[in-house]
Parts: sequence; C-alpha cells; structure tokens
Amino acid sequence: MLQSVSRQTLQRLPDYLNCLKSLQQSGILTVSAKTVAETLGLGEIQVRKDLASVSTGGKPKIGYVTKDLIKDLEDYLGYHDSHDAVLVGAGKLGRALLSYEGFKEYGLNIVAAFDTKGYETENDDTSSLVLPISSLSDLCRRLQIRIGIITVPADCAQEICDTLVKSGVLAIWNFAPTHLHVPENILVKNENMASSLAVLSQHLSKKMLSEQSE
Amino acid sequence: MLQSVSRQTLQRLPDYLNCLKSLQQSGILTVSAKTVAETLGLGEIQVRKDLASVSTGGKPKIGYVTKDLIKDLEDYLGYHDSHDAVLVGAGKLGRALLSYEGFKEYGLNIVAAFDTKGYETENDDTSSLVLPISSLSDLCRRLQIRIGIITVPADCAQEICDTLVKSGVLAIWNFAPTHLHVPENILVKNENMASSLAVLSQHLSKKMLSEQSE
DNA sequence: TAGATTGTTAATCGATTAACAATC
DNA sequence: TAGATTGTTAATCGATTAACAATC
Repeated sequence: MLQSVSRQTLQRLPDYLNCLKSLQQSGILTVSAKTVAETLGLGEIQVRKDLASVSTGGKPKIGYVTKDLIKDLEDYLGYHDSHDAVLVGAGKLGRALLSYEGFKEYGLNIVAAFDTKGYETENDDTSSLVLPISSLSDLCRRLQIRIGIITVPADCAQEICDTLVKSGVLAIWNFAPTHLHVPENILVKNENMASSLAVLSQHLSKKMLSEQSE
Repeated sequence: MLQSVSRQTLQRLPDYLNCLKSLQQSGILTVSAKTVAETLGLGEIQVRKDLASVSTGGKPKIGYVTKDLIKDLEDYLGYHDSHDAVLVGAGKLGRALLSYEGFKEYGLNIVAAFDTKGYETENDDTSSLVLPISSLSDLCRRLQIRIGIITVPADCAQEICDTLVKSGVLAIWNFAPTHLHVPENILVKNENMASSLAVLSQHLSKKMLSEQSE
C-alpha cells in the first residue's frame, strides 16, 4: 500500500509524469530524481521524496526505470480508470473545456454538458448536445456522476453547485469567480484566475519598482 | 507603505475582494474579519492578518468600512491601473479567454492575439483580429508588453515562451500542459489543469474507499 | 570495490493558529 | 464603562531541506 501524499506533492505529480513522458520520448530508459529535478527546476530531495511516495522502483545508482515510474504515477493519479463528469455552463469557456481532448488522458470523461435552455452546438469536428439544466439532476443520479464542472457566471454558480451536490456529485471543479458553499464532505477545487493574475501583477509591480530605482 | 505579503495571502486577496463586493451589494456598510472568514470558510485570525497587511482602516469594535476596504484591496491588487498583455494560441481555450470580459475588471487588457498563421475570427459580438506569430516579437517590443498568455499546444509552448521573453515580456501565464524554462527574473504562473484534476480525483478515490469500508 | 543514488530520520523554514494587549 | 474587534507577538503545525546510512 502506497503512502498518502500531501496536497503539494499530489499537485506536483502530474508535472513529474509530464517530464518523464518527454524524457521517455527522447529515448531515456532510466532516470534519476536529480534529472527530473533539474528539468523541472525543483529541489532534488523534494523530487526524491515525492517519487518515493508513489513508487518503490527506485534503485540506488540506477534511479528509476522510466517506463515503470510513468506507470506508477499514472496508477496513483488514477489515469487508467476514468471518472465521468458533467459540465454546466456552455459559454465560451465551457465549450473550450468540452472540446479539450487532453482530459481523457487524465482520466476525466465529460459525459454531458448543460446550459440554461439546452441546444445543439457546432464544434469544428463534431456537433454535441447541450442539455437543459432542468435535466441535470436526473442525469447525475442515473449515471451516478461524481464530478461536476461549473463554468456558469458567478451569480448562478451557487445554485448549480447546490443542485449538483443534491444529485450526488462529490467533487466540484469551479471556474466561476465566486466562493461556493458546500457540505464538508464535498470537495471544491477552484480554478482561480483572479488569484493567478494577482501573482502575475504583483511580480510586474515589483519589477517596475526595481527598474525605477536602478 | 504597506507590507509585502506572502504568496498564499496574495492569492486569497481576490477572494476577499469578491466577498466584500457581494456584501456591499447587500447593503452592508461595515464588515469585520469574522464575517469575511465565515463567508469564505476561512480562519478568522488568518483573515484579520491578511486584511491588516493591505489596509490600515480596521477599527476595533467596528471593523472595516466596506467601501474603503474594497478600495484598498483593489489598489493593492493593481486593478486600477491596467496591464497590457498578449495572448498566443487562438484555439478554443485562447478564444474563450479572449472573449472573457472579466479580465478588464482585474486590470488585464489583452491587446492582441496571435496564432500560427493569423486570421480574422468571428465572435458572437465582435470580430477581432488574430495576428500571425511572425509579428509577435515586434508588437511586444513596440507596445512594451510585459504579460504573455500562452494557450498553444504543449509542443510549441517553450518556443513561444522564448520569443516572448526575448521581446521583453516579464510574466507569463501558461495554460499549456508543460513546464517552461525561463531566466530567473521572469515569472511563470502555470494554470495547471492536471494538478487540479489530481486533487479532485484523489478526493473521489478516498470517498469510494471509505464508502466501501462502511 | 567505489561512488552514485536511493530512502529515511532530523533540522530548518514559513505559514497558520493561538494568546493577548490595545482601543473604539 | 464594557465588550467586541483590532493588530501583534508567541506557539504550533506542516512542508521543505539537510544530513546520512543503506545499497546496487
């Protein structure tokens, strides 16, 4: 049984996986924590500890067999057994996420999209159906959906969230710029654009200041 | 002069602002750290400390004047003086971000979009121009752009990143699922979907396990 | 063998939380 | 005044980093 990891470690795992895949493509069969650390600009010891918590394949002097470590990471991250999800809010962002092929690779399968009225939407390649929100609750229950993606405007996000929770959804990925209230056993992961911008913006302000003083 | 805040604090500030605006709309003129903490599900002391680092308007017994605290937060976050940015990669996600009106509010002004060939794109409301990447460097230099948003596929993200950095961009908002190498004075903020999914997915796995054992 | 690399145990660092004095 | 709420200083907690023994 593998250890449970901290949230920080968990969030770094996809980066390791990414890095390893790219190294694998370059034909590198065996890899050390040091190599991964240097490639990602992280601390060597941190990487070693992180990797040790998801794989037992590390061999002194050799490192990890790239292929095996990739497998271990994918297993740990659950990329091999996919989760069904619904997406609510088929605006620009919602449709962008819907058409993003990469989620499948991460074990996320968006089975249906919803919007206030429901309509047929034209994608470049496929035309997919957007269902009316009135049918959201029923579908979640029938298909036992556990993940809800919220891409509606802030002012109706809480209402959608409540509906999802009532319908058995256990984890919510929130793209609406608002805080959601949920029972404590439900997880909300905010994709907080405003927070990211705050970090970018502050970095610039500091830069400008230091340039002035030069 | 206001204190410099930790990254964690900085990332919470937009949430406070959001919360305060919504309280203001409910007609609440004065607000305590406790109220904000309860609304956002955070610790009271944490909120108090965070607020103290961006505002000096707190009065014992009374709390903060909502309007003033909003002003202080907006000032601190630089929402009043906007930053120009370019966006590279006008795929689904790129176009979704382009059409998102909310960025203006956060002081982010996307002045131009780029894609491999460049073309005219039809939005619902406005048709805007997507320029060819060949003109990216020149435009960044001329307009002294400091923020670059990368929404190209992973395999060309590093190349775009290099171009941006060479053209004077100081902060990069990276939506491509790959790690970017930059000089150490340049900031990269990753919008890491895979990390978010890892958190959601692990929460579900734990839930499933605990349900089984019940 | 020698030394590179692993995994683990201990030390450090930073953020959160608690305690408390100051004050409107 | 009394007590709610502030801001600050000290204690706790968790994550990162350092040190080191184990080993292929």
